[in-house]
Amino acid sequence: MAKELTSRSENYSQWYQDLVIKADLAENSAVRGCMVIKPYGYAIWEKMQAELDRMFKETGHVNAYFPLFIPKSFFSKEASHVEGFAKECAVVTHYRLKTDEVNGGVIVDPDAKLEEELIIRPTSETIIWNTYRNWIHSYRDLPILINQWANVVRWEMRTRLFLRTAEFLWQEGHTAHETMQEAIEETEKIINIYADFAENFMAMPVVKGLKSANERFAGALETYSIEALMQDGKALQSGTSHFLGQNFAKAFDVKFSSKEGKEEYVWATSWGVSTRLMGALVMAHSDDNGLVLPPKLAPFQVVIVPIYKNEEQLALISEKVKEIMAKLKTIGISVKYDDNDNKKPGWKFAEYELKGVPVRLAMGPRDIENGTVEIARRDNLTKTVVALDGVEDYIENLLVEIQSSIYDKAFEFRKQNTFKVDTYEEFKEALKKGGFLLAHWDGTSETEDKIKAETKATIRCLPLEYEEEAGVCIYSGQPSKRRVIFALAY
RNA sequence: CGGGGUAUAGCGCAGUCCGGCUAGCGCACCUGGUUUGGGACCAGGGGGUCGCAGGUUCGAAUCCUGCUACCCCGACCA
Repeated sequence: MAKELTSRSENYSQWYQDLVIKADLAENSAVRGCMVIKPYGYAIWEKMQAELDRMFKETGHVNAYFPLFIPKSFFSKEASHVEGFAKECAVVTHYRLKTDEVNGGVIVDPDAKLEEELIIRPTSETIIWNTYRNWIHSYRDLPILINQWANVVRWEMRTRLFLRTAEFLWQEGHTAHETMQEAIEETEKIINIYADFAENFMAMPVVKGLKSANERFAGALETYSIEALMQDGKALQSGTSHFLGQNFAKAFDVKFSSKEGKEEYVWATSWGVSTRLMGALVMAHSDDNGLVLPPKLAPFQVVIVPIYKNEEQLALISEKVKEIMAKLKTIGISVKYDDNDNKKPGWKFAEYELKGVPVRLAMGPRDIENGTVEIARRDNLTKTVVALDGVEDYIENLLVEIQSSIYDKAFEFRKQNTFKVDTYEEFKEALKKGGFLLAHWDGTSETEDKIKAETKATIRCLPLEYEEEAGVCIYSGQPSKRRVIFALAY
């Protein structure tokens, strides 16, 4: 980690990127704006994937895979969708290279120009709805509840590891329904799954809400999102679920015969979370010693470091360690034994703190003599010496305790950084400190645009849970029935 | 695309203003030894077209011209 940068410092973004690189999660690739996810980082992503995949399947979804390339013409079919994505598409124009006889090297073969350019998917609505047209004819074909795990490309101007990369990994769900009601229920079901995952696995409190018209997904009638607060006071949109109405069905002519024998357009939803969640996880919990991973997502939950002066001591320790490891494994706790002789214990302690391993055991000659082991927890950096007897139960409880304690800390942070503001002056003042600002808004895009232009703050969402409260818009003074969340956002 | 900055060993940097022996430091790496309860120490060693191209000069990392790449701050976005 950079020496002078801390988790709350001015240049938080620099600190964050340093941390991601030093903790061995990812690095910038040779391709502008893309990243290499390293094995340790990928292991966290795999954990996230596994849990989300399970949650989707438990709610009746199935996985499938659609093409990476989308014919350009597909994009022009849904007007607002094109507008939303046109500015950031990578386009394939040729299919062949040839050697450059003049200057050496290779050049694009001008004779290999494609008839129709292919867009590298920035999202898959278009190609999927083009496919659904052939799959759906009757109400008996519905619903279709499909998810795909894939990579997408959005040519962003400015990138940040995990938070905004030109290529990223995600899952995107695309469902088709008979009725509007059913589609809306699906949209809400998914946002609840996302919130559940964020809070119970990532230990990151989120606010579920509706996006304002300005912030809505290109082509959606309604966008639900989960919003989390990062340690520098900025908001991070961490997952979205869209009610698409009949927009894509109409654009791609997807109709079905209803029970009544009438021809009707299909109702749609789409939803996704991405490797951005990795960024959220890092930013939500890390401290100046490095990552703090919630036990449920840590690639390994426990690391054991032996401390020894000679081979005999190491042999004694290793024997005890093997017993502990066996016990931990039978109760489903993942554990790594680091008996690498090339690094000293102090180095290992620092290294695993940087990597956010929730629990660290240290065992040395003293412990062998006393029948004990030293247990250090990553979240609050405390150390305790406990008896070997029953240590697996102790650790099992400790992991549960750490998981909830990390959540509580993040929740408390959000609570301390959520403010009600009633005037525009208060609003601007509060914005300097960051956090979620609860304010009245007149509901118009004009007001939202002006506030954004003047302060850079945007409406993060209209929380699903709120109290009715008469008030006046902080900007226009027009009446308002409820508060919405404003914040500076990533 | 605007504003600012950087480019010298795998990584982080000094040297550039004011040109001068064989381009230096820390970390990492290799060898040997001593170490091991919070990022060990000693000794020795390897590794460089100084971003690229051209120019000035007896002599260029250093001065001049052009180019390229990357980073930060904005605009845009999950």
